[in-house]
Amino acid sequence: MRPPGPQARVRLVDVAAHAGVSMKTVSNVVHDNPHVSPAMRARVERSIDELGYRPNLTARRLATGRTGMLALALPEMDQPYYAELARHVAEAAPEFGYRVLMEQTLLSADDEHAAIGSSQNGVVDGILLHPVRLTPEEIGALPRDLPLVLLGESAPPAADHVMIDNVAAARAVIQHLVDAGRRRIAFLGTVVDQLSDATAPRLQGYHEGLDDLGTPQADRCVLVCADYSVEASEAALSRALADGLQIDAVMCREDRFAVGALRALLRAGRRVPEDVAVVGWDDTEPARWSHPQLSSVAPDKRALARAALRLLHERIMGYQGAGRHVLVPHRLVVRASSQPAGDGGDAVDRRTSSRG
Amino acid sequence: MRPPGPQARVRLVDVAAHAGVSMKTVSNVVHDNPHVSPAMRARVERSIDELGYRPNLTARRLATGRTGMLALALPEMDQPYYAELARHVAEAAPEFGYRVLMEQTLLSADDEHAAIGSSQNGVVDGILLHPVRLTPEEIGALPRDLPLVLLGESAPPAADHVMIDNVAAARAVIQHLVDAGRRRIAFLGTVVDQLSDATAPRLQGYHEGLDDLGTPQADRCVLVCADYSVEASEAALSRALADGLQIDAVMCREDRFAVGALRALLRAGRRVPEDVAVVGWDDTEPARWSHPQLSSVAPDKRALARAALRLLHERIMGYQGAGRHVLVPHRLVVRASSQPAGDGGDAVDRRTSSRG
DNA sequence: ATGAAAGCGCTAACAG
DNA sequence: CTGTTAGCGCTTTCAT
Repeated sequence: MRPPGPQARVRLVDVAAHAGVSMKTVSNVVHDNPHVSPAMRARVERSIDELGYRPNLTARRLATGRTGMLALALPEMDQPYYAELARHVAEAAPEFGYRVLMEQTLLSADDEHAAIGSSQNGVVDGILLHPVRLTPEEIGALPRDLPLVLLGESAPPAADHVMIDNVAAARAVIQHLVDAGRRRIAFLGTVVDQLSDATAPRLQGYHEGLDDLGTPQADRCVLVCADYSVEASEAALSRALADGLQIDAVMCREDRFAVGALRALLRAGRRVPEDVAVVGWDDTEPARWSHPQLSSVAPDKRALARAALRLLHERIMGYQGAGRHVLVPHRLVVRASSQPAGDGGDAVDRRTSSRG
Repeated sequence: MRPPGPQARVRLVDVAAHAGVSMKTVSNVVHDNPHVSPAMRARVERSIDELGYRPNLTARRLATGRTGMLALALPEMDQPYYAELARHVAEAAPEFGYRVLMEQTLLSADDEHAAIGSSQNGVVDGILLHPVRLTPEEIGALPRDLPLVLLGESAPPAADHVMIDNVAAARAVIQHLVDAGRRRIAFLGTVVDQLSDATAPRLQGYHEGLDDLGTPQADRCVLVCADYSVEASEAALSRALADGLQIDAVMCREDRFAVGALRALLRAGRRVPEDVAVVGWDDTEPARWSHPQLSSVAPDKRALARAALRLLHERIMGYQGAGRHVLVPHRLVVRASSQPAGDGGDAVDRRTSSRG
């Protein structure tokens, strides 16, 4: 079995011959260029229809040097946060005139490099990358004319970059919990084999928020997870509770960890939110599948996708200026898991805003 | 701002000049062809490195007629089932020599047509499509030389197609529930604005399973949801319970509906699994975030992805035979939500198998 | 307003 | 084993 020979596809020149005009005229019609008489246009369009002509995009690309595609390089497509981000990018990309090539990097430095490579051999016009292995130094060493926009927290100053204000969001979580009467708030969690990720600023916001309130170090607790799974999170909190940890709230690095926290608390016989409040991060849809439903920090993923696309489009169009760092809005969505005890009300949005 | 002029990129011919050899030799080196002396190879590779040459894939495509890409057209990237499928396809595609272009069709017939179109203008070599709006008739009317493989239930005999045996899986669910002592099992649910989807065979399996057991129609119940959301599912079951529906098990069309069922049962004061068992479908990861954790029909998504890629690759390589319909394995993963009352054991896999 | 022809960068058939 | 050359299908000056 071998690839079939080139299909006898209808080409531009065939349409031209059929319509009795030049290639240029057909091209003009295809591109809706002006300077084509209505009669001519009608004639050419009839030929196009009769012959079933479809322009060959590869040839067009070779001629124009643009592919109309961009790569979206994400660590794991099936993680709800990335899946939701992918949806928004896929939804908005056509508005900027692009198709989206998915590159899954699977937490591998090689795959992240490969994704960048595909942007360098003309497969795509630019790349949206959420790095977890590449360091800011490695990224900074990339050729500066490579159209690249970074998502996530790990970015050198020279590169374009979109994120939410993690520190502010973390502080808002603390404020919310304290307003709800919580006093001993744990952070769940940092991870042993730390990737370059968003934990640091969130933890920083946790401490800053507690600093403002004069909470002593003794009333703080940072729990470490073995990896980024629900199970690791559950294990970390379960162990701490078994060791006698006294808390009335858990602020989590991401929704998955919050789900683990719910499980650990359930097993330990603590009620949520009566005994312990839980807040997640990312506001992924499945986090609302839990019981009680999770409060969570909600990045405006739609805004994130559009901001990233805008920056990338500008780079592709030739913008060569300094790295731009855009903050998109976020909110804290309060649901049952962090209601004040006795308050069974519906979800309330606490806007904590910020725009960069 | 306008697109930058063509970058002064290093071309094959530049490498040839630099190395003092012909283009053909450079090409041979790039493609690891034999018939190149080691000395020659070394010299050319040095030039490639020094000049930083990267082959222009667009040009290669125009010359070879192959793009090395295929489209994965899925309704909604952020639905866990599709996100997980996308991950497996993205993971396996490189083994077949392809990159994956994501096409999100958003439950729109136009977008499904557009995805097929991109396969016809040379953007990709073939397409993996999960249709929900296109009818088997429309798909059957497509040119037969279009490399296309369908996912999901909606497929004309002429097209290649991969799925699990939904009827058998549904029967296995019934068998499991009956084995666990359940007698009044509801099906949740069909949907008002039915897409061409997998509900029909699952419902068929539900009835066949109950037929085998001699369960009278009076002890069956098919609940209708307003749409494919958790909320609609919860509403449908809540309403039925309020109307006095007596059941001890719910078999759900998909995990989302099962999550809605858990909520409805909780609100109605029924315990899961003690009073009512719940089984979902698709075994998506977030379904395990619920409490109790969901039992679910688990299609072998990895096998699904690979089978689909294999069929598509064969089509791209020129296979022109009749439509092939491949069944991939599935299992029923039993977790807490459908344990016999009093049995708190861990998850158990019931293999129900089948391979096509 | 329309036509002719020169590329875009690579591949592959054919010579040598 | 290596070099030459004619395309792949479209875009795009530059004449007309």
